[in-house]
Amino acid sequence: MTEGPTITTIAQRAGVSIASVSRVLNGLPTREDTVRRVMRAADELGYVPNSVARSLRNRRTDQIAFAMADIGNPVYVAMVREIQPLLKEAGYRLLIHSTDGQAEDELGVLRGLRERYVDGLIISPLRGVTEEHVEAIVAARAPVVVIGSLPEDMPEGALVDNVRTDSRTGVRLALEHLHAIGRRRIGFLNGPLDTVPGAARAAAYREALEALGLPYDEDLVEVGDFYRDSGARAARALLSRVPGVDALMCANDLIALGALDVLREQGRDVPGDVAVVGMDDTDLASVTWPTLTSVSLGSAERGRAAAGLLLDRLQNGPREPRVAVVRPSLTIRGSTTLPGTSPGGAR
Amino acid sequence: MTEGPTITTIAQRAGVSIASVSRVLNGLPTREDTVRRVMRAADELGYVPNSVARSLRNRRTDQIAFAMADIGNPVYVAMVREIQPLLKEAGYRLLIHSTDGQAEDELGVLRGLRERYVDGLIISPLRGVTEEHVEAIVAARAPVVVIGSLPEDMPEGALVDNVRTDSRTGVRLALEHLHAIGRRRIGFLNGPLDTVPGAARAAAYREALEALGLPYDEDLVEVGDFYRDSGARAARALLSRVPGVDALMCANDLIALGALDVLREQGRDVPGDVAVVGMDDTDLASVTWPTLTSVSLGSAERGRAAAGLLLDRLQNGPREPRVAVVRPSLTIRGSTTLPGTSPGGAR
DNA sequence: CGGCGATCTGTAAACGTTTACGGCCGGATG
DNA sequence: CATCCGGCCGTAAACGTTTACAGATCGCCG
Repeated sequence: MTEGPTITTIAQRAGVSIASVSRVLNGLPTREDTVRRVMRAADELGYVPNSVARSLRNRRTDQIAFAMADIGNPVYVAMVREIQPLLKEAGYRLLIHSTDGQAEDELGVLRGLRERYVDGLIISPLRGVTEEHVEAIVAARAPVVVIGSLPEDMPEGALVDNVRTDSRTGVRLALEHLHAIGRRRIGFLNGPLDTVPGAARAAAYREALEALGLPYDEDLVEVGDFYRDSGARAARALLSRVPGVDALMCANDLIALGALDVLREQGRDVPGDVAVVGMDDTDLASVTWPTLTSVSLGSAERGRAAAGLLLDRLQNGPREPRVAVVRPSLTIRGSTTLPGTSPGGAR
Repeated sequence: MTEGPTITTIAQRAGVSIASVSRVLNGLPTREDTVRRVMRAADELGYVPNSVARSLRNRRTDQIAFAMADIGNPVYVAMVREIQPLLKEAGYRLLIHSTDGQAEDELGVLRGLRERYVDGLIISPLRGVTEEHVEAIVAARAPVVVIGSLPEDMPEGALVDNVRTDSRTGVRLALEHLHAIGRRRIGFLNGPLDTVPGAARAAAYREALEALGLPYDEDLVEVGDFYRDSGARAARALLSRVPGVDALMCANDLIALGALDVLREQGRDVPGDVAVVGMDDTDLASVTWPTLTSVSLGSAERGRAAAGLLLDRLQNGPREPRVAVVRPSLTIRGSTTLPGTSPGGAR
């Protein structure tokens, strides 16, 4: 394999030193004549700088990593979709780490920061930020943005920013809406309680009920996984235990899909008999029938905010940690509104 | 910012040379005693090797890039989802390039290979492989896998493999199915003709009709974009021009979504009045109502095959180009089968 | 006890850049 | 004409590894 040209090759051909070549290529002030000779040689040789050598010298790789649980999850896809163009615009490449939600993998990525193969990291730890995460972040000495919640007491020097959403408010919005359309027996299909979203949504459900003056009833709560089939199982269990349920609050859109499957299978009308609300407001929500009312936790906004914070730190140097909070909102669709309203909604 | 420890730091602390440190860390035969001293020092200092320096010396980055039109497209998500774990397993990191389908961006990525920031590339060019693509691939001198079609006459030394699917057969399967359930006026909602899939599917539609003994009728064809709203527009146009259409073949699932929107809006029963078939068999297909019969072009398989070919080349050195062909199949769901059949389908 | 071979270790070069520093040359100034 | 200053340029070091090569050390044998 013929090795490509280097600045040394160019220097020889142009009859100058490698320093001059480098200066010309980097646009530093140089005599007109030298510039021409170097440019000519570089063109003829089809020179392309070696990014690895440059990185070694410059101590920066122009690469940023994004680590999340599962690239198949529409929430993360939405984030990547926002992050990628922002990074590209700023001259960074994007690396993807799908951690399967394994804490071990997350820690691996964080520790890997010390290998210096990226200049920064955006990470969304599924089960929250443990002490080990914190240690790794501090040791990394490379900026990190955590999407999700972060302990109050981060050590001083940690180069970390935080983007979070307020799923409590999100759940509250949904329950208020259900209450407003007359629902009183509102079931809750949640994900695992040892995940951050799961725990937060469980608490939020309870609080929101209370605020509405509705009783909390354990029988109305079912815990499963954040997947469609798990959602179906949970819905089936809940419906057979409490047939009179008139609404289902689902901790994520996939769970809601499973619930819709079961309701259809059992011939219950949505939203006539049972109203359904999902969470995350993914692309899927506008595709189901009926279309799915869903709490938007602003995935796109969170992605943008994370990229923004990271780039700011990389470009403007150290500053104290910041927190960006994205406000949830409720997108009302067919699964909670009686026919007559247009289902619509473009992609 | 305190600089991290390097092998020099370790060498000093352990009282040996950097060569010994490197040998120990790479597991080369070394005296027991030296090994212990080095390991100890490395542990105490929390040493982590600098991957950039290593890459410069080794001439490999352990990184692989995947370039596709849009990370928001479920087809590519499915591919990434398969590619990522295979690469990780083999010790490679994954970089993502979303090119927006701009040929300029695709070429940028290909040319970027010469910067040597990745060891190989998987690319899925939306508008086909032009002469410029070929040039860049040859110049790259790094292995490339093209997902999609590749010219017959690639130059000798090109380090390129190819993964393709057979959308002709895919379209044929769909039309045969529609014919079998008695449909005779089968409309076709296509994407842009200057994209590879668009052109191939247009030809395939024509051929398949012929094979079935059905006439080709221009009025039954509508060309738009590969998006939902564009699909809706196209469906609306087609339905008003030819009200008697009894089936719609859609060049992609998103287009099919748009068609379903319009059919519902016009009160036409699916599949009673109009049967609908999508293409790509994305996650969306099992979510719609009715669920969507769709031609699976094996996105997951294509992703796996591409990763496999690339890794093989990286691990086993040069060999002649290979082509992997993934066979399409038809997933029959509610949009072409009369009620009674279970819609079902887990995620 | 000298010499030989086998092991292990250290020196130094290399990967391809960027950049501090000092040298050289030209012109302007006293 | 000597001096100084400024603009360009080349030499060399640095980034942190890996590895070829040669030197050192040791045991063993003759």
